[in-house]
Amino acid sequence: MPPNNFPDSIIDTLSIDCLIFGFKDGELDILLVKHAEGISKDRWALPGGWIQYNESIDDAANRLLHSLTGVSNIYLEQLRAFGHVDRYPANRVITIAYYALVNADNYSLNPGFTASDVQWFKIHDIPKLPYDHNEILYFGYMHLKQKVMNEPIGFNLLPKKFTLHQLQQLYEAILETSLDKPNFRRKLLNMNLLKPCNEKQEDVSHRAAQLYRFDKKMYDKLREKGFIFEL
Amino acid sequence: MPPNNFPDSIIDTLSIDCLIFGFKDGELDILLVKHAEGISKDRWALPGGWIQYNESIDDAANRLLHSLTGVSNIYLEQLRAFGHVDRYPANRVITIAYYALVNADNYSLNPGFTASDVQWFKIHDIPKLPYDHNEILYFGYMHLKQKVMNEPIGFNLLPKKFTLHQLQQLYEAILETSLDKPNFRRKLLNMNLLKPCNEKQEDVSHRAAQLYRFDKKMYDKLREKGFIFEL
DNA sequence: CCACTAATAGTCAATTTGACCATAATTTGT
DNA sequence: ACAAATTATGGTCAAATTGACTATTAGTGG
Repeated sequence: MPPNNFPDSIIDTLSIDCLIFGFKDGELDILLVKHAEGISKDRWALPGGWIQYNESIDDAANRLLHSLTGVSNIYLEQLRAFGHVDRYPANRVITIAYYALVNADNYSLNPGFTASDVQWFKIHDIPKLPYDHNEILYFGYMHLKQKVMNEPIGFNLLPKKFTLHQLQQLYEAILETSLDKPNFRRKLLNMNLLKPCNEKQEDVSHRAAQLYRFDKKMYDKLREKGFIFEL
Repeated sequence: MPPNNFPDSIIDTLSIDCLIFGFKDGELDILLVKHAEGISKDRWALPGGWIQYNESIDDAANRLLHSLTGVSNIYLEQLRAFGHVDRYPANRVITIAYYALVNADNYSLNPGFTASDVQWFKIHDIPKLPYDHNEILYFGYMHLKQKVMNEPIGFNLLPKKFTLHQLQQLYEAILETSLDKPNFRRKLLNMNLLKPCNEKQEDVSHRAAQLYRFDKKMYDKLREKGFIFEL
């Protein structure tokens, strides 16, 4: 497929790195893989790979994410490209970073071909990563903080059905603040983006909370009328 | 400098495209160049170029912008990478798009080596551009709309000293709405981000308005205390 | 049935917003 | 010199939103 003067993949020039966010036990997590080979063997790093000649960069990111988690249809967006000259030691590699929001309950992890291990790390307990991966992580986290304030994407980190308290804990974890419970409830419910399920929480040793789901159709409708999600 | 198995530049694989926003006569503008050679000869397109092997992608964007406008220290940020397989007809090219905000009064334009002409186009009067440049433009414009609501970057499109009315017109042009004048004044002034100059507007056939400048130091100080710019 | 925990409901003052109206300062035409 | 036009700037006021709380309710576990 590629013309004669091109390699089979755009290998060694352009890579993809994924920032995969999860949420568990009230804390924000990042998925890291332990490299089984190459320059950074035995070190934890962001999962990534090479872009093939005949796939778009979005496809490449989805392929990598799928091979790692076994799940498709995950919330995935490009963060941006990172291209310092010396970010990769062996040769010049520019990487395009993506970030994904997943509900960690939904699947089992799979180290894939080039990794020997996969593991969730708490966002505040990340080891020193190779290359500029810590910088990418920091940038992505700041981006998420910003984004979560202005778009209803946090739901992707929760199960389909969730309680208001879970949602609040999620925002508290991401934004690193504490929020007033009654005020948080009031604000979210007044947006009309949460549709109550006919179900309640189970197996809790106190009054069971109402379960809600994010009403995407309603969100689309409201947005057409000029509604802007906020906080 | 590059190892033997690499071309002098990452030419033909990775390009940079710049979305340069300007503001004039109450309208938002985009700078386009007319290609003097290559596949899209004689067509208007986003200014761009190739990334050299020994410069970072940010450096490459700055270099291109400088060669086009003759000015440095322009507000310039990466938008994102665009990488559909068939976005470029001859071969596989991934482009990293940047957007810049400039005060169009400050400099003269220079078509550079590969362009035969440079010109400002009103944002609502953009011709059909080659490749995916219209898509990049649309994405960048949406990004600017979003960004301008949450960060005080609009000032980069105005002269150092400006009136509140100019600022309002700028926001109206970007956001495509009309704003209430007294309310806009009240909101902006209450933020304490505008430092009044000891000067007034000149050569206008009505009461001259106070000139203000954006107080970046104050903004940094307020942001440390948790202030978030909005609208 | 009592203690505990968290859900849910409600209060209230302070602040911010949206929709206005009023006045002040200039310039231009007569 | 004065009126008309034009834009800047300064207010008002009710409605909506926010922040900081208090109160009540439902369910669990001893």
